[in-house]
Amino acid sequence: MTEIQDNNREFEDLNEILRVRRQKLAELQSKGKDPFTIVKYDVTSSSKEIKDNFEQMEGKVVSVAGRIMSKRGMGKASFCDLQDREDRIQLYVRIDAIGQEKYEEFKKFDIGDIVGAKGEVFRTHKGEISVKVEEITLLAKSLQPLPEKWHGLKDTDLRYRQRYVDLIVNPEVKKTFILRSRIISAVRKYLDQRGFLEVETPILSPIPGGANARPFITHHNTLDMDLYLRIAPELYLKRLIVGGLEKVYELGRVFRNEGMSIKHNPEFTIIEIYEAYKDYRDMMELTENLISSVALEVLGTTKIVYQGQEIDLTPPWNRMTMTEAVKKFAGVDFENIKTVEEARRAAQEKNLHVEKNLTRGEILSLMFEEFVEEHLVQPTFIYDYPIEVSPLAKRKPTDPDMTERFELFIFGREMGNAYSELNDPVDQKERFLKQVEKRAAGDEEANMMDEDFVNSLEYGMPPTGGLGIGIDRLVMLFTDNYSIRDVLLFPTMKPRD
RNA sequence: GAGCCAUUAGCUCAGUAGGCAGAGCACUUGACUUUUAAUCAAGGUGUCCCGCGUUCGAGUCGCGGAUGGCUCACCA
Repeated sequence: MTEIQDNNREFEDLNEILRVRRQKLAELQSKGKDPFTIVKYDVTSSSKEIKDNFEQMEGKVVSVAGRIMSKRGMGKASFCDLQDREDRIQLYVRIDAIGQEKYEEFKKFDIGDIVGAKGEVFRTHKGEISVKVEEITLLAKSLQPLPEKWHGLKDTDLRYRQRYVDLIVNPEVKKTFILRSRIISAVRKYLDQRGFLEVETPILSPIPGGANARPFITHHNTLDMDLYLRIAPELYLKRLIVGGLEKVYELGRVFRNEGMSIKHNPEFTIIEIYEAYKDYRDMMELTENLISSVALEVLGTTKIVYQGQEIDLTPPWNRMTMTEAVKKFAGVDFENIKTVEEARRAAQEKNLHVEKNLTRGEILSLMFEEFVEEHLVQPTFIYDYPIEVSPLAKRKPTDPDMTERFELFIFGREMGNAYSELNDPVDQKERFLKQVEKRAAGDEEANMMDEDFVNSLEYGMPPTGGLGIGIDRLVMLFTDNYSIRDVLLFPTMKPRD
């Protein structure tokens, strides 16, 4: 029995497409031409370089490599489209240029195969910049057929689970992730150029802090102890400010064990930035300068279009206190509301359900979320937050019930959060104790006491401005993607059976 | 966590009233030395998401489940 027949038996329960490709591979292997034994290929040019510099490249011999995306055979000559990192280029393969034996081999190449090709750059009669192939080498056999060339891969389930296929066939997806990488790189560059130090703090931590969220719990075997995946790097970064690093940032993953939605993934990327001797107003300037500079660098403009709506990121951005915003959009003036009872009555008049134990500040915050957020389409800083919802922010010197905190809203979404950091260890300890009470009362998202963090503040932390920005949401904005899953290479998915 | 919708060939999708499972792309064979959604001729695609039920008969109707999408809740 020949090897081919043997393989026929081995592959007989596969469908035709899979069977044929495996047979082609087996045939190559039996002839000592196994593509998978090739370890490298010398690439001299990318398709984009060739197209961008055609005037200089015309007539030159280049080597390109990539994936065959389509084939148009015409007997003794063929065209195929080769896709590499950023673009595609057409290959023109003629029997008289590569020889009959090689041409027979080439005819068996499939869409999806990885090949290397060498030849002269030229333009066809129809004007297509192409490579006139002198040598073509199969570098990897594709055993799976690619999705259809015209419609691509649309099934969101498959796109997220098999992102590699999505990236191959949907150019706009590839573009999004290239842009994501450039955005992150531009953010780093902006901060590095201004003397910030990028640091890394623990993801595995005994006490999750710096945000209100339910954490993931994991277990360390040797220490025989449960650890939490961080929900924010904040408390570690402020310890570094105490330690004298003065200007630090961390760009990394945080984990929150909460619901998933079009805007929420259990793990997401955040940047937190801390600068000693600055306050929240300085952080507003840093925020608008950082985001507009990154936009200018990666998109070439500060006027972007998101979901059909123009958004102008040119600084300075709108600034409004929370009280002003609630007055403007809800028509409720908290300047004249001094007690919880008044606040509750105002909420009732707006048909807003308020739970019994809420304070005046929490009702203000609730009204803001309910009636204001959605209106903040253009970049807007909302500042001066009630102390009850800001356990890590410094009180306003003029109003001890309010804190020097702001959040940034764009397209009705919270994009960033910042404050003049609370550096009074006694106040901080009291606020932790309040959070601990809330926790004891069943609020799983309330902070835990972090004694060591309080201890660090007791050594003295300079007045400090701190800022956090959701990187995924920024990428969504810049790439005009509506779902967070479209800016995450591998969004969290339930496994299939 | 709740509601609504979707799941049919490798991919994108049709499938009428419950009566033999369809198209395009891809694939196979043949023709074709500047095509480009190449063209022309011929050919085969299958766990109709899974299970149970109703029925002479289920892709289609009912119940349960899986996965995904959207909306709401929680949050960034």
